[in-house]
Amino acid sequence: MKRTEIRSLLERTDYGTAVNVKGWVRTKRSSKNVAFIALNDGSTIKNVQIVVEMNEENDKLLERIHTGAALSIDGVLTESMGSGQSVEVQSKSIEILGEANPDEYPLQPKKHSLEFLREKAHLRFRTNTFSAIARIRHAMIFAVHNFFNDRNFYNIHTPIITGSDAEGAGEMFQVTTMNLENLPKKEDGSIDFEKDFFGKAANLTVSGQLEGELAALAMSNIYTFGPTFRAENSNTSRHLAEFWMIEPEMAFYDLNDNMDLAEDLLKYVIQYALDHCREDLEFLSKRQQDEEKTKKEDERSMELIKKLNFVLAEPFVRLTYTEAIDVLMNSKLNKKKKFQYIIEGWGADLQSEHERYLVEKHFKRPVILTDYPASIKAFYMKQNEDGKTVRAMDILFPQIGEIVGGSQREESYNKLLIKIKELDIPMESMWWYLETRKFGSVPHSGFGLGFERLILFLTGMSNIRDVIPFPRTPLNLEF
RNA sequence: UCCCUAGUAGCUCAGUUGGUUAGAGCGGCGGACUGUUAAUCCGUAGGUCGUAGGUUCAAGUCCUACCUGGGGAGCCA
Repeated sequence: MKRTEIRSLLERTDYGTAVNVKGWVRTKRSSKNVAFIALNDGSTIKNVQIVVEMNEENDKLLERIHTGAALSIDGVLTESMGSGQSVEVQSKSIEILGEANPDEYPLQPKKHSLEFLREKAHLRFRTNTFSAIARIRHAMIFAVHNFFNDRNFYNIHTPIITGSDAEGAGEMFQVTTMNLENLPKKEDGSIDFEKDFFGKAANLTVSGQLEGELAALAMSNIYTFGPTFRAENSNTSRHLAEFWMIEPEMAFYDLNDNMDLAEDLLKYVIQYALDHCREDLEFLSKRQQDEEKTKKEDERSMELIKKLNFVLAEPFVRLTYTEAIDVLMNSKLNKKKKFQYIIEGWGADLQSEHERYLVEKHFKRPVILTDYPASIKAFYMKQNEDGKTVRAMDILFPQIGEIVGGSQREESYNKLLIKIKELDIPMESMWWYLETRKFGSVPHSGFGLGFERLILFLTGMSNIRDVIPFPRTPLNLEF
């Protein structure tokens, strides 16, 4: 008999039909006359209830069925007599596809801590929380591609291995085929990268932006959606060594166009989640509320779905760095020296506590900060006429902080060249980037959206290690 | 990398100012009972208290170092 996915099975009403379901046991409750098995196949957060009449044959089978076992069940679709579900399957025959020894299987039909499940990353897909996150993650990948495709953006695959070490976005992982036990050396004792696979030093990409710009300066609107690697020793709930980033790059866009696009994108994918991931979001919402029960009322998060709708309802607040400094300088927290880092004046780099104040306390909405001091931003950002700020924009979200970072790019060959020299960026790795400013240079803009940070926001999870199946962080490469 | 904090049964945790044989709930196992819903009830097994040193008559409890987790900070997405 052909297998029916639980997701579609639960929507059927053709009672009396013979069906086959396959999946993994979540719980088993047995008694003298009847046993109930909650079966899940990952197609939906809901389980299907299998009803097993007790007889000699089934008694023996049920002894071997525990949480985690894989079953194939032939049975009859039935209207449920119980109150927890409308449909169930009356079992006719059970095949045990794979047993799960209860002495060894670590997942129990109870709440496990996220920390514990992180150590069981190979099995955590089998929990409601992690399967819900995986389904939402999928939906968001799909939504991102949809959004750009609808707007005639072309998806570009930028390289994962790069010869450029000047992207400036962070420490890089080195890539080599050389024998690390016996590295080829030059006469002066330095490592001879000419003997390496590419004939030069290679790294994993920290951003596809520079290559994305090349494409945008021919194709107009492009985006990348790929893995990104940062070898920073970051130990926080918001950083990964390997993460996924969406980087659109648009010719003829100024900073305002850029902000409009970023805000549209975020609102589009949030709406998509509300439209397509309702059950998973409702589950995660309940999970979060249970988790925060012990917290004081004013420290609890806004209910998840309410929060998502709230972000959709209003335009993001847009203000310049200079205006933000004013707000912070005039804030009670700054005047009463309640910030750990007191804002002394213009030019200060904003700390997490300041960003959180702006987003969570002052404006109580997502905030887009623009026109930062040039000294605290990357070399490729367009310089303003004032000579001290650049056309940068950061989108700040509650709890998450910076979810998007972007800018209008410097299109002037001379200005860019001067900047590169100032910062001692090696010309031999930047010549191709500079040539785009030499030949048909135009105003253009782009940004990077951290995919996992987006998923954090959407799921209400608090640790980024729980929104990617196999997190890579310092000293963690088990799975 | 820095600051704070935690590590006790398979899981979640309690263990009082250092003082006899280290406890609970859940899970497992055995049984009872019931169209059950993380079922319920009764019984039962299970721990060299993260590791290594040290202080003390006596250490799960105090001290030091290390390992691992968590929270915060920096780097950023």
